[in-house]
Amino acid sequence: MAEAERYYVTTPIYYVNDAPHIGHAYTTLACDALARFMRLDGRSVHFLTGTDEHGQKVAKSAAAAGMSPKDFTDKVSQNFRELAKAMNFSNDDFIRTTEERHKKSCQELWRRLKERGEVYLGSYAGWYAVRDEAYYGEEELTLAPNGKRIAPSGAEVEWVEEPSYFFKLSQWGDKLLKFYEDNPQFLAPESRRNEIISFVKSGLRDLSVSRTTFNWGVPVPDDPDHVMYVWLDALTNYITAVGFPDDNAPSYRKFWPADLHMVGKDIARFHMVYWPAFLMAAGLEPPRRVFAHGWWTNEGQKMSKSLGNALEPHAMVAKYGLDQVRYFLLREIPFGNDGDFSHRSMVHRMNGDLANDLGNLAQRVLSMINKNCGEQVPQPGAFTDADKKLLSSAHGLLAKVRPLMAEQAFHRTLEAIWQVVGDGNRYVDEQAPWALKKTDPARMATVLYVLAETVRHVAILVQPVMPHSMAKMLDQLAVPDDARTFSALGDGGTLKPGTKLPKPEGVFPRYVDEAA
RNA sequence: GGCGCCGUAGCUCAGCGGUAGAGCAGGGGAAUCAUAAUCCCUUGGUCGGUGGUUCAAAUCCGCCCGGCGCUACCA
Repeated sequence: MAEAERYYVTTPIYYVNDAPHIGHAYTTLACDALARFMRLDGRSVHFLTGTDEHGQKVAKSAAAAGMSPKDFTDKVSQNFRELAKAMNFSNDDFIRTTEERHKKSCQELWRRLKERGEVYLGSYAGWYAVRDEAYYGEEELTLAPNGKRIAPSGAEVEWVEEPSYFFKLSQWGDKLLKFYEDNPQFLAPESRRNEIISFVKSGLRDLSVSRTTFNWGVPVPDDPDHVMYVWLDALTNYITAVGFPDDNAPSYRKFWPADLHMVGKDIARFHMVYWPAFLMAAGLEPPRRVFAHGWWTNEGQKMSKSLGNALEPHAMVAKYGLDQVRYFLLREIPFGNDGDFSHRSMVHRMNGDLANDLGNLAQRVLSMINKNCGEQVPQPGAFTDADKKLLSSAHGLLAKVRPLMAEQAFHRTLEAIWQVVGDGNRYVDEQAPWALKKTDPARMATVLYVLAETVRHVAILVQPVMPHSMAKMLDQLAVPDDARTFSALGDGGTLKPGTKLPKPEGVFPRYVDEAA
């Protein structure tokens, strides 16, 4: 009781070589909304993001730029910090795999695996594409006219044979299946479940976890010819960030196992199969849940380098507004599914849900208060059944939304809140405070008070998704900074009649397309 | 090929044994506090096809058609 319940949520670490696009922003946004929600709900939160900076491709890009890998990654990892800033992400830490703390952590994890006999030295042979940094199976290759073998990606491959350490993944199939069975919440969303389970059931092969063909990575302890291969290195960041290898560190004891690893569906397997296997093999606890979300398309088209149609977060924010973009991404599609971004649907959401429904509700209420109640919170009289009904729907929101957020159902959370926004608009029309103004000013004051309370609830609950806009809305209700958490919901922080209110200003402008 | 998912109103989806729902879009009306925003009413579907189980099927089973995902060491 004494200590707040903790919540540890992570994004994947992003590959520094990539230019940040909407996919990165989307993953981190989902985590940000969760982190903010949990903080407002009184939990002690650790929200981690960062960059993955090792690997052959990075070394090559650095060389091409005439820089050392270290200088190069210092520079490009900045892109992701800037993205976080531009999107108003509230991460508590930003980890880089080139940091000393991470090297120590990886090496200790390695030692534990080695000690337990989970890692052994063998050799790896196969068709390797340098450009892709990947091995391909014989059957995937095609023969080019010049006799070279070509990977599906179009990259040239060569036969490579190298010594490599292997992780005994083959021993972990049954234990993973049992783990999935005992922890049904671990694999999410449901649609990924079958895929992962059938993958594991089909039989696991040992996993090559070291490389000797390049050296830009974490050196394998006691065998400096090897560096650890991508996934072992990358995944370990999640424990590094909370203090591993010091398992007794207060932060480690507090935050591990993580409550949630948020990932894109392309890297589901690494997080849902390899990572829990690595951890269990090292005698550590697996995370509690991994959620693999879907991808966005742009106006119905898959985003690709060749089409040059990647959605660029900075440009979207500049065009539509930050909170509008945040809202759209979390409201438009059932979280977990793929979704399509289009100008049309974006404008539809920002004008319909934000400007017309919520923005206008706040504006009509605040402006009536401003004009008719002496620019201060009105003094309510006794509540009627209609008043109580609206208030109770606002008061009941948190209980409704908590379980939805616990399963990352952002769209349903917002839908539930907007239900109350709709109730509010209906109530205004039914009560017609503009008519009461002449016939029963005291009743008008009560109606406007009930509405202001409703707006207060909505604004507090929407903060995780649209922090700036809701701060503005709460400012206009003169809600003190210390009364904006979920503990102020219900009767915990009711508006005080007589409180001076500032002049209202629209929070969500309508988007109007320029006439052609 | 194997395993799995999906196909419900124009669009996005919910319903998953008791003879169809929501939001948006479309049509009509009311109101005028408000960012010409809001509110009410309303058109619209033989629930992909087909055979079966059942007193009763979008809802369970078989087959067919259509779409999609996974099938390992690229993030």
